[in-house]
Amino acid sequence: MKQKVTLKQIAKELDVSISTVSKALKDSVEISLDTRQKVKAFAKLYNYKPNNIALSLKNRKTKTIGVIIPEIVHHFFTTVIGGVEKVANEKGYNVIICSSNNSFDKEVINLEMLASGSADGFILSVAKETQQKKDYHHIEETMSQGMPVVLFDRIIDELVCDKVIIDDGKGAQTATNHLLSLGCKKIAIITTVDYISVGKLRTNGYLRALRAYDITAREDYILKIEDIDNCESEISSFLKDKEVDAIFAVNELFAVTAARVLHEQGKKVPDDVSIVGFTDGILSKHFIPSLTTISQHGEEMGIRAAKLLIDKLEGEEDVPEEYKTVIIDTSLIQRQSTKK
Amino acid sequence: MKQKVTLKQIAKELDVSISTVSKALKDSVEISLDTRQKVKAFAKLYNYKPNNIALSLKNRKTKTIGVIIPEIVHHFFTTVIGGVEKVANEKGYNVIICSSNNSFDKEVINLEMLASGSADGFILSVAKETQQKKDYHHIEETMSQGMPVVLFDRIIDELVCDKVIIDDGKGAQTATNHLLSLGCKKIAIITTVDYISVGKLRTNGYLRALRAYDITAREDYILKIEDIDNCESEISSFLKDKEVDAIFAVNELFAVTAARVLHEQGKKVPDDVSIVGFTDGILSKHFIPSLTTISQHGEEMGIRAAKLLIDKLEGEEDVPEEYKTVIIDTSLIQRQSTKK
DNA sequence: TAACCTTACGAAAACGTTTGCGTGTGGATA
DNA sequence: TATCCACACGCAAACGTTTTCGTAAGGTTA
Repeated sequence: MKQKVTLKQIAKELDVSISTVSKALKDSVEISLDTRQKVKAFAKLYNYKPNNIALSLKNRKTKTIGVIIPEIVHHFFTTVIGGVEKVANEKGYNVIICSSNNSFDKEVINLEMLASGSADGFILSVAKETQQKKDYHHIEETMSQGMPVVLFDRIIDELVCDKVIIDDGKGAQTATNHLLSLGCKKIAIITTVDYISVGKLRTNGYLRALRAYDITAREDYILKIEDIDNCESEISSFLKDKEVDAIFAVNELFAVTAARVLHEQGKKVPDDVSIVGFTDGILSKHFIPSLTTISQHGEEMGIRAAKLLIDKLEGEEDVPEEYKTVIIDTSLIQRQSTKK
Repeated sequence: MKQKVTLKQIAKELDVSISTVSKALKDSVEISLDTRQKVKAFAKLYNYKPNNIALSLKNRKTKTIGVIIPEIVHHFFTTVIGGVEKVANEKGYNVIICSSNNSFDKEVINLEMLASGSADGFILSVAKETQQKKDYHHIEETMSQGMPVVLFDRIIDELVCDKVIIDDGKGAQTATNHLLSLGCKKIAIITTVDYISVGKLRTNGYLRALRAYDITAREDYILKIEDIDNCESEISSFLKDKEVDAIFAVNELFAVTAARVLHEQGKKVPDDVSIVGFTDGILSKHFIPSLTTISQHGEEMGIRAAKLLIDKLEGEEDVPEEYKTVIIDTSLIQRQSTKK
């Protein structure tokens, strides 16, 4: 178990100074060709790799991007990460990922840990708990220390920074309009409680779409779910004996659960009830019937977020701060869960 | 945009030495109570946080675990990460995740990057390409530099290190046995090409189970898929006009795709054909009918892997090396895709 | 031969910590 | 008054780099 070899060791072995070794490896003209070759051969033999930690300390930058997401077991977020990695790798950045598990405390810990030396900037989607508590001091602090932050998807309006979002309201409107255009009249929505920003926005989009069609929204057609993991029973009793002809679900899980409940209640999708979901994940694609849904283009979000961040990281220091909010277009993916 | 505050700055402001500040913050008795309080108050005010990079350099350990997985958009792997994070957090370690995207080159790059300063040890499941190329020099090198590696799921037999696996063969046998015990006689298998270690092992388990039942395996009941992303057409023509009464699929995607194909071919699951999958992911749970499957207990794998790694990291230096292979039990989760 | 220029290398500082040890100050003791 | 001991603090090294600057040796020029 030989330890990693350092410049110092090479220098000692070759009986030259550390600086000579460093320069030789960088092909500096200061060093004679002879010495250069000798050093390089030796370094190769012993498989010398510069120590990143030392470099980071010296350069005061790490060339890595920290990504913090609410849950790692979530298809949408992983596609975003895919996008981030794509551009990060192109630009020579590494990506490290941490999950907050939707816990405020873990979000704070992870951010502080990464902020204290491991990453130059952050791409983050805040935890559910953080949105609920409305406590953003950790993010503000990170920014005030000069580390750029790009928020995506679950963003925070009050925070002044770059953001990448979709137009949740518009997406929801598109979804609802699609149902309306199919002739559906009794359209229910299964959504989250209001403190989840994207849930609320999508609910509003649904309401707007109905209004534009001169349909009065009905309270009993709106289900707001708090405990996502146990949504089945709630959805089941919500749908029980309800004469709806369409459902708009603000996420994939609600959509498939609704489909399953309907199936159990003996109703057919899309013949009796049409369903439109949100987020184009594996479930929507593989379900039978496959689900019509609103795609958020997660990868594109990741790409844009990474670009914004790297621009900030590599931008001039003294340029007046300017923050952008990029809005990614959603699109309706028509599949089998809505009738033609 | 005030910069991060360092010991040096605090020292300067308070007109004491750096060491005094450092000691004061650690409540050293060497420092007078008065000074300690003053320093701490100041540090708090300016929100001092020790620089991890500097600490890592000094201590020559980072207290972080590197996890490298083939794909991040994969439910099984994310559950493993969940397990790793659980024990890592308990023990004061951080977890950073990189994905190799099933690319050998990216695996090498990520490993080298993390190995050169960012992590103390690794938990890794190798890329498809790596299994194909049989080139493990990067992993061997990492280990020879004194950094422990724990392999999981897609492991490499030739490598001498800790491993956490399931008994893929046994799991497959259990799956097949279950079908046999239901009275199925014509059991097809949809599996991967042989160079994917787990695919091969599962195929072998299937064959063993048949043999134990004195059923001769039929070549035309075995489908080996190379291009996972386009499996639908292959599965479709494989199943076309085939009189099977059961299918064992070595992963979730194959299982649902088979179900979808059968559905299109007018066959009912489980009435006409029973299906057993492998990996208990979202798809299996939410599909209609929900899928009987072999659970790999990803979280448990992560937990065990993290424990093995941390044991090595915190163990005595001069203890003779000893490597364990932990085999996690799989279990059959009975759902609706196999008839009673 | 004195002055100068190249060439080839080394010393040292810096990044931010921690920590063993040295030391000045003041009070208590003999 | 000389000695000793706590006490409270500072110095400096170390971790592994990079890079600026200084400098010795040798050769060239006048």
